[in-house]
Amino acid sequence: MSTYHHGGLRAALLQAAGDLLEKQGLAALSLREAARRAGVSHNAPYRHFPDRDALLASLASEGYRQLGEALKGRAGREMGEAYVRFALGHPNRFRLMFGGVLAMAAHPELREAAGATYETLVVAFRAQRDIADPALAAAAAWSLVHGLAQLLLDGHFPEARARDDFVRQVIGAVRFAAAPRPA
Amino acid sequence: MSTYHHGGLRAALLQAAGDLLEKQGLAALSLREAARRAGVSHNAPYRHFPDRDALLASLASEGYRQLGEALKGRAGREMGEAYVRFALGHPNRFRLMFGGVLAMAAHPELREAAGATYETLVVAFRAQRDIADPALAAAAAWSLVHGLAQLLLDGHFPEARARDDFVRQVIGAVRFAAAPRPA
DNA sequence: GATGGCAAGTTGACAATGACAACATCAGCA
DNA sequence: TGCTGATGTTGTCATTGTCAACTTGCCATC
Repeated sequence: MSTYHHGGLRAALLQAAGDLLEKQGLAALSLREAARRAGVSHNAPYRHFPDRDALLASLASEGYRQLGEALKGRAGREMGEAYVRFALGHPNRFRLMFGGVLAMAAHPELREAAGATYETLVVAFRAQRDIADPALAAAAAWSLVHGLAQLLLDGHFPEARARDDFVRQVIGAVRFAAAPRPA
Repeated sequence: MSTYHHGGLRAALLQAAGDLLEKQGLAALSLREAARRAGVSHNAPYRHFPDRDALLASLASEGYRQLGEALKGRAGREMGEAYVRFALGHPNRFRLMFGGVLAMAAHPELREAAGATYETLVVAFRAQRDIADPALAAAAAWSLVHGLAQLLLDGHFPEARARDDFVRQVIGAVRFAAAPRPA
C-alpha cells in the first residue's frame, strides 16, 4: 500500500499539533515538528493550512468548542467554576485562545467559535430575571472568571494553595446589581 | 571618539525593544532587530541579557512598574478604569506581561514587580471597611478588570462601541459581598 | 481502457533567528 | 608599562517559516 497520500493528514496534523501545544507549549509548536509527528515531509502541512497561524487558529477554534462543551448545562457559579477549571486543565490551549497571538479579525472561523461560546454565557444570564442588565452582567461575569483563570494560570495568586476553594470564594465574593425597581 | 563601547547599551536595547514591542507586536521583536536599532552587532545583546526571554522579562517588569504608576492614587471604580485604560493603551506590553510567554517562576525580577503592583490593589481594598474579606475582594476586583481588559483587547466584546462607557458600566454592574454582620 | 488534470506530497532552496565560540578593543589599575 | 576583564565583533550552526518546482496517483471523461 503506497502511503504517498496520507488520507487524513489535516486531522493528523491537528492531533499532533494539539499534543505539542498542550504538552510542551506554544513555543515548541512548529509546523515542521507537527509534520514530522504525522510522518510527512516538512511542507505537506501547506496543503491544508495556508500558514502557521491558520493551524493555530484551528487549534484555538477547537478550544472554543471544547470550552463551550464544558460550560453547557451549567449556570451561575457552577458555570464560572467550570470555566476556570477548563483554563487550568488546558493552560496552553487557553493561552493560545486568549493570548492575542491570533487576530480574531483575520480568522473568521475563530470569531464564530468564540462568539458561539460567549452566547452560552449570555443565555445563561438572560434566564435570571432579577438582574438589572443581563448582557452587562454576562460581560462582567465573563470578565471575572476569565481574569481569575488567567491570573491563576500566570501564578499571580500564590496565596491560592487550595485552588478550588479559592475559586469558589472569589466567585462568591461578587454580586450583580439587581434590577433597580421591579416596576 | 571611538564608539566601540556603547556606554548605555542595556538601556538602549530596552528602549529599542520596547518600541518594537509596542508598535509592531511581540512577533516582530527579535534580539537581532533590537541590536540593529541600537547600532550594535547581532550578538552584543548577549552581554546584557542571557537570552531573549530575559530581555522580555525586563520589558514586562517595566510594564508592571508603569501599571503600578497608573493605578497609584486611585481607588475603587477609578482604579479599575485606569487598569483597563492602561491595557488598551499598551496592548502588546500588556499581553507580554500576562500572556504566559514568560514563566514568573523563572524570572524573580518579574515576580517582584508584579507582586508590588498587586499590593497596590490589595491596599486600596483594605481601606474599605464595609467589605467582608478585603483580600478576596481585591482578588475578585483584579480578576474582573483584568478579564475585562483582556477580552476587550482580543475583540470579544464587539458590542462595546463606546469603550469607556462600556467599561464603566461593566465595572458598575458588580458589587462585593458586604461584611456579614458588623459585629 | 487510455488519458489528462488536479489535489496531495516531496525535495530543494532561502532568509531570518537564537545561540555558541573565538577573537578584538579599551579602560583602569598595579 | 603591561595585564585583565567587561563589552563588542565576526563567524558559524541548527531550526524554522515559506516559496518554487517536481511527482504521484485517483477520478472523470472520451
